[in-house]
Amino acid sequence: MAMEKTFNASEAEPRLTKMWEEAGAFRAGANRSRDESFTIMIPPPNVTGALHVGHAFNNTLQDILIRWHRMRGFDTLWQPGQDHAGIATQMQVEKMLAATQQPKRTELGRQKFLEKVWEWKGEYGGTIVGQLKRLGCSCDWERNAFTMAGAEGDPGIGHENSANFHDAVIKVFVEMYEQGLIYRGKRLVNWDPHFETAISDLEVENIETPGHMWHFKYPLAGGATYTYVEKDEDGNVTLTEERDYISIATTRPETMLGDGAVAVHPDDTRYAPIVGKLCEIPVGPKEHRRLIPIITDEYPDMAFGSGAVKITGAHDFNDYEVAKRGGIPMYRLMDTKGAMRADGVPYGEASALAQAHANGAEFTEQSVEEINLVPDDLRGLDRFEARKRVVDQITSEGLAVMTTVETKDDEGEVNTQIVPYVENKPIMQPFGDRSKVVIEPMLTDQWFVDAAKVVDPALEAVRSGEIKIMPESGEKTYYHWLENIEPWCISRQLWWGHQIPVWYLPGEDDWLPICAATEAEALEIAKSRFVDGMSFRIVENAQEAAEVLQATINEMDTQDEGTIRTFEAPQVIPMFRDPDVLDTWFSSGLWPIGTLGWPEDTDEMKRYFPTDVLITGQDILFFWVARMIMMQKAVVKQAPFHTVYLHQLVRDEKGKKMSKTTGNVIDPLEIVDEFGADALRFTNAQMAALGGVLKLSKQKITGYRNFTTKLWNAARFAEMHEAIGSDGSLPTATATANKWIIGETGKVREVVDAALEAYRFNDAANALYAFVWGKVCDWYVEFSKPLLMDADEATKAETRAVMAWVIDQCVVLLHPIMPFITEELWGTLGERQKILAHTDWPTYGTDLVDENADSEMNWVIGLIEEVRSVRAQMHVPAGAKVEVVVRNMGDAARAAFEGNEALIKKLARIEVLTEVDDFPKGTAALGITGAEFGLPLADIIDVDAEKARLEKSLGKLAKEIGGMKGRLGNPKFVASAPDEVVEETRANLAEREEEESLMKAALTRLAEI
RNA sequence: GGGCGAUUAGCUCAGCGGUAGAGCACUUCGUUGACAUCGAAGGGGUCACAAGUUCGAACCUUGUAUCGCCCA
Repeated sequence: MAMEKTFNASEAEPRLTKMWEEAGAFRAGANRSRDESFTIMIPPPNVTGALHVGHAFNNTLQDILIRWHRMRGFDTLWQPGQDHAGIATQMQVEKMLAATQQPKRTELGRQKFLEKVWEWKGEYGGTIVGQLKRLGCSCDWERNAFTMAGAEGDPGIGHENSANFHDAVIKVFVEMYEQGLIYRGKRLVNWDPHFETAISDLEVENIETPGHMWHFKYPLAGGATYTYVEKDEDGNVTLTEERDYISIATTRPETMLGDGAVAVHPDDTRYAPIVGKLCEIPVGPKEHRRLIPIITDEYPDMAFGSGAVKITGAHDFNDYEVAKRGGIPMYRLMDTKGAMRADGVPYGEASALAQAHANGAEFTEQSVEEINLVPDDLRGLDRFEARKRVVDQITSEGLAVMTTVETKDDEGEVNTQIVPYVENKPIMQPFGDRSKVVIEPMLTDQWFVDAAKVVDPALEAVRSGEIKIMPESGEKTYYHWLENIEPWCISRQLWWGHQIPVWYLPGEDDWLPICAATEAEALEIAKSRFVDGMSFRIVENAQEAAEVLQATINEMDTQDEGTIRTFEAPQVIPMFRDPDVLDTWFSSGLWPIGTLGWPEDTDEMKRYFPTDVLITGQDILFFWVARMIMMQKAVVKQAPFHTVYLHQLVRDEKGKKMSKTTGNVIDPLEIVDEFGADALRFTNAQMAALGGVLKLSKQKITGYRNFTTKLWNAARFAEMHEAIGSDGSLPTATATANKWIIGETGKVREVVDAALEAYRFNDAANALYAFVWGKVCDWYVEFSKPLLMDADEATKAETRAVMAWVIDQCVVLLHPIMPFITEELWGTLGERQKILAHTDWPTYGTDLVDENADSEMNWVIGLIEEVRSVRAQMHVPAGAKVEVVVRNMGDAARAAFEGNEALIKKLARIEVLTEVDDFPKGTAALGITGAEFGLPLADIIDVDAEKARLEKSLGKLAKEIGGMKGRLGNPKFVASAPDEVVEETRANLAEREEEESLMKAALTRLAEI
C-alpha cells in the first residue's frame, strides 16, 4: 500500500503516545543495557499551569537528551511532577469558589478550604501532564510526583505513586532548625497586600511606573534657623539662604507618619550646622507633632534631591538599614491589607510615646510595634488615599516646597504662578509578580533560612567544577548572587502549603517555639520542658491560646499568684501550631531527593541520585537552582546534578516577551495542532544555541514542518522502490554513490553525538537537517534513481539495501528530536524487533568514510553543479539535453566520470559527452579540475554574458589566489603555521590556479568569436 | 549606579585564531520518474568603530558607541 503524501501528525501522534504508554516505553530503566544511569528531574511546572512555549522549549531539550540516552542503553529516568504553587493555587481556587457562588475562603475556614484545594487539584492538576505528553515527552509518567504529596488531606489523585514529599520537607525543616540554619525574626520583608502574605524578593518585579516626587519642609524644632549654603563644583557659592527647615523629597508621603529621623551625608556641608538637632514631621494634628533627630549616615546621596532623606525604617529597605545602624525606632503604619493602621491608643498618646523614644527613652521591638502613629483622621484609609490626604494637609499648611512655573493662558499671555514643587517622573515601583499590586516593605515576624550559613558548599560546588553551569556567564551570575546572599524568607501567610512544624507554648515573655516533625513529638518535647502532671491543650491559634492562658491565670489568681510562673500546680497549658506555611520554593528545593523517596533509603535514590542534568530557564537560577544546590548540599551533602543548562525566555519573532496584553502569545498546543509536535520540537532544538536569544516564529516552524514532509517523502520514495526493510546491519556497497552516502551517514552520526554531548542542540538539529535534506534528498535520492531503475540487478539490489539502511539511519538519528514521525516511519518501513524509542543508537562514525568515494562524489557533484550553473546562466532551456565536450581528461576524472556516467548525465541533463582535441568556437568552459569540460553553445551563446560570467569567476579566483600566495610567500607563515594548514593552502592554491588557467583560456577563445 | 551579555547578508541567527556560513526573504527559471509543505540557478557582508597582540583576528586584549537582560 502506497504511503500518503504527507505525514498525518494529528492522527498519528495520539496513537503513538498510546502505543508508547502501553509498552511502558518510558519507565525508569526501560531499554537499559548498561549500568550507567542518566537522570533528569523535570523543573516542576505549577500545578495550576498550562503549557506555554517556555515549557515546550525546555521540555523538548530534556526529552532529546533522555531519548538519546535511552536509545544508547543508559538506565534512564526522566522524573516528572508538579509543584503546589502556594499563592497561584490558592488564588485559582478562590476564583473558582467565587465563580461557583460557594462560600469564600475565610468563610470556609482553613480545613474546609484545603479540602476544596485538593478537590481542585485532583480535577485540574493533571492538565499540564496531558499537554507534555502531546509534546512527546518521554517521562516516566507513573512516577509523577507532587510537592504536597503526603500532606494532610492528600487523596493522591494524579500523583498516585509520588514519594511522600511532605515528610521530606518537614524533616528538612526540623533538621535545619536544629542546626540553627532556620530562625524566626522580625525583619523588613516584601509584603503583598492583596494576598496578605510575605513574599520573597525574587517574587517582586520592579517596574518603572509614572510617579511623583514631592518636596516638603521639615521645620526645625523651636523655630531654629541656620544658613543654608550651596556651592558649585568649583566651590563657588551659588546660593545663601537663612532657613528654618530642612527640605525632604519623597515618593511616598504617607510613610512620613512613621519617620524616625532625617539623615544627611556626613560630608554634606549644607546641613552640617543642624546635624544632631531636631526637626518636626510636618503632618498630623499640630498639637501632637513629633520631633525627630537629624542624623548622619553614608546612605544619602548628596547629589540627589535635597540630599536629606527621611528615615522610615519599617517601610523602606534602605531606611531599614539606616535605622538599624542608627538605633532609630521603626514604626509600622499599615495593616496586612495595606491600609493605614486603625489599632492601638489614640494618636495623641501614641505620638507622645514615640516622642519619648526620640528624646532618648528606652524602647523594645514590642513597645514600638504597639505604637500606631497614624493620625486618627487617617486611620483605616487605604495607603493611596492616605497619601493624597497627607499631601493636601502639608500643602495647605504651607509646608510644601514651592516653585514657579510659567503658563500661557488662552490669549497667549504668560502668567507666572507659584505652585508646590512636585516632580512627575518615572520611579521604580515594586509589584507582586502574582498579585500585580504594589508591594509594601513591612516589618513582620517571619521565618528565615540563614542563607549565609549554607552558601559556601554551594559556591564551592560550582567553583570546583563539580557542577558546571552553561552557558558560563551563568556561573558569574551565580557567584555574584550567592556572594551577596540575603536571608531567605520562607514563611508565607497562606493556607495552601506545608505548614511550618513549630508549636508554641507560653514562655517567659513571649511564646516559646518547639520544632518537631509531628504534633505528637512536639507534645513530647513540651512535656519534657514542664514538670510532670501538666496537661496540654492544642488550640487553634495564638488568640485562643492567650484566652486559655488567661483563664488558667485567673483560676490561679484565686489560689496562689506565686505559682503562676513555676507551674507547680496541675494546670492546662495551651499549645498552638504556627499558622504559616513554607514558601513553595523551599519544597521545590528538595525536588531531586524528594521525588526519589528520600529520606527513605530507596532503590531509586541509589540508582538515580545524584542526577545528571538540570535544564531550566535562567530566570530561576536563584529561585530554584541555587537553592536546590544549597539544600541538597546541606541535607545530603551532595551536589544534586553535575550540569545545569540555562536558557533564555522564549520570545516572539521580534524578540518581544510574549504577553496576553501584547497579544503575541504563541500557544504551543495550537502549533502542535497545526504543524505537528515534531515541527515545534525541531524548531526548539534548532534555536537552542547556548546562551542564545530564543525567537520563535510561525514562519520558522513552517519551515521545519516542511522538513518533516521532506523526510516523509524520501521514505515514501524508498518505499515505492522497495528500498526498505533494513535489518540494521551495514550494507556492502560497490557503487560510488552508495559508498559515499554511507560515509556521509557516518560523519553526521559523529557530529550529532558530539553536538549533543556538548548540549549544542542547534548544531545537532542543523547537522541532521543538512544531512537529510542537503545530502540524502538533494543528492542521494537523485543518484539512486538511475541506479534503482536502469542499472544491473546486482546494483539495483545493492542500492535498495543502502537506501533502506540510510533512510533507517535518518529516522534513528532524528528520533530524539522528532519522535513521532520517526516512530511512525520505523513502523511503516519494516518489521521491527523493537520500537524505535528502544532501538540501539548507532556507534559507527567516520570509519565508514571511503576517501576515494568521497572525493569522487564531490567531483561529480561539482561537475553537475557547474554544468547546471552554466546552463542557467547561458539560458539553456531547462528541459533541453545538451552535448558536453571534454579534452585533456586525466585518469581520475575519466574514472570518476565513467563510473557515474548515468547519474551525471541524468542530473546535468547531458545528452552525450564527446572527447575533442579542441573546443569548438562558442564553447563555455566549466571550472572543474582534472579535465577541461565545456558546453558547446555556438548557436545560443551570449558572448557578453559568458564574458561577464568568466570575468566574475576570475575576479573571485584572483582574490583567493592573491590571498593564498601572499600567505605562502611570507616565510613567517610557512615557519609558524601548522604544517597541515600550510599543506592545505598549497593544495588549494594549485586547484584555484588550475581553474584560473581554464577560465583564462576560455576568455581568450571567446575573444576569437 | 552595579553585574552579565550582544553588535556578522534584507530578517533571524550560527561560527569564536587559518579560504566569511545556514534558514527565511529576494531575483530568474522549472508540469523533469519521493516531495510545489517542491526542484534548479543567482544576487547580497570593510563580520558596530578604534587601537593593540599575532605569520595570520569576525574570533584574543583594551577602549568607544549603540542595544538588551538581571540586580539596586
